[in-house]
Amino acid sequence: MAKYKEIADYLEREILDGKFDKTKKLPTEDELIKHFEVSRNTIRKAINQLVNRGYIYQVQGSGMFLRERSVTDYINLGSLRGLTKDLPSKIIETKILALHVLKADEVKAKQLRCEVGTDLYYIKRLRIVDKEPFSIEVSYFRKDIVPYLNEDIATSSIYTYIIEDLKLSIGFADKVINCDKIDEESAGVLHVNPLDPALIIENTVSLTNGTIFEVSKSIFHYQKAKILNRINFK
Amino acid sequence: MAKYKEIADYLEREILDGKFDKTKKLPTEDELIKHFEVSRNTIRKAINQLVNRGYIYQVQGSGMFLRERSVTDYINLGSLRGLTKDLPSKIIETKILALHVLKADEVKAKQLRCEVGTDLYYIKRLRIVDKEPFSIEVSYFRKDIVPYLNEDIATSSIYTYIIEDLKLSIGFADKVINCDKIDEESAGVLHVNPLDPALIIENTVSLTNGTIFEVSKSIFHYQKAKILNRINFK
DNA sequence: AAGTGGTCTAGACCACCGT
DNA sequence: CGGTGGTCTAGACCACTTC
Repeated sequence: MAKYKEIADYLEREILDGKFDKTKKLPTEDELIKHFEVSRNTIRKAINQLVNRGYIYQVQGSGMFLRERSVTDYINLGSLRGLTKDLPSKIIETKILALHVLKADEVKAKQLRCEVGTDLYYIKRLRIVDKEPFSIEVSYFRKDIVPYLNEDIATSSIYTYIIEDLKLSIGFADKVINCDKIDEESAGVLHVNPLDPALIIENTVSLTNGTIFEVSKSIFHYQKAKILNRINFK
Repeated sequence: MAKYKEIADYLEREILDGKFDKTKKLPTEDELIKHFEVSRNTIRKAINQLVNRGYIYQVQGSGMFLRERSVTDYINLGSLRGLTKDLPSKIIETKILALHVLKADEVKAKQLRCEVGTDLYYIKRLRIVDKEPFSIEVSYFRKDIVPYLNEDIATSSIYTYIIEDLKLSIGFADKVINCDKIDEESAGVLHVNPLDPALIIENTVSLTNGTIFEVSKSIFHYQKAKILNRINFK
């Protein structure tokens, strides 16, 4: 891994461990340069990661400060980490409702920018948080890119498998968020009343080379799910 | 303005004007370096802005490519641009439902990290898109930071005023998204039925020095509003 | 092998904050 | 004024894609 990423991950760990909580201030760039023995650019790239991840903000002439930590448990839009890391204080369970291979119809082919008839993994999962139904996730993966999936993988973390075992590198994603009245079937699964609200995220994920390999749709329990997005301007 | 930002804005304009639509590919770094007569780092910083704004992606060894343009009109989470720029094909109108100064109570003081009793501008606005009610926005601004506001400013763009006239620089924001059954009053204003869903964004905005100067809550028409978030991993 | 983006270094000068 | 972050340059070498 690149130096700047290692430094960023190291500092992220320290931030999460509360190392800078007393002062709410990070060491200066010069101090970090000396500590890690790298050039200023490398330190600044590492810091940039932390800024983009929403941990800190920089004030010219003054220093680098911790952003307020969000106390409640939120779904983090900008990470690949998954529910387990987003909701660390909760018990997360996953139940596979369906997992099989099917052929892309016209709609899916268009969404995935692939040919009609391409093999896709179809996966439907129920996510359970603290023993209560939390969300329903329906995903389609291109089988030519993700050649094998099973219940074990889908129960733990598909993304960990894709990144660490298949060595694929994920580049970017489009997320569309909206809300609507829930459909009857989902209402039953999530234990809400028909026509209650549902928070919906539609997700299109690409590899670094631009190939779309997954589209998914998640339906969240409207009282249990909150999404947090931390934004930087500059 | 910094060189890299000027270059980024210039290239953004070219992208939006469709200059690279045929090839879906940007010039190489070397070409940009020669064209703008700057160092490689400066070009790379400019390009990084475009990546973060969701316009392009980079492929090592290959080049820089346009991301698919989203056809439909979405609210862009990661920008300060406001509805007018997010929904360029629509007619946007704003109706001021309330605008006055009040004192921060305990709840607002805590949200804004200020003293109880601090003067705040309270603004309630109805946003109308293509002649139909779209969202209700309730905002609180710290009056010691935004000392003056009126109906004209609140009708056009508060952020343009804050940035260009007050010369304040906005640093970062926390956005919490959820959905819920709409309250009765808002249902009437947005022309939906009571207990219909509502998409809600709560927003906490800070200056570059970390001071929170605004908190707001927007309630969107559940059938009309879709939020788009473009994410990069790396 | 040539082309193109990714990482890293070393050094200079500027802009802003706080004392 | 000293400390700290922001911008910019010039150059080197690496990693991946494409042919």
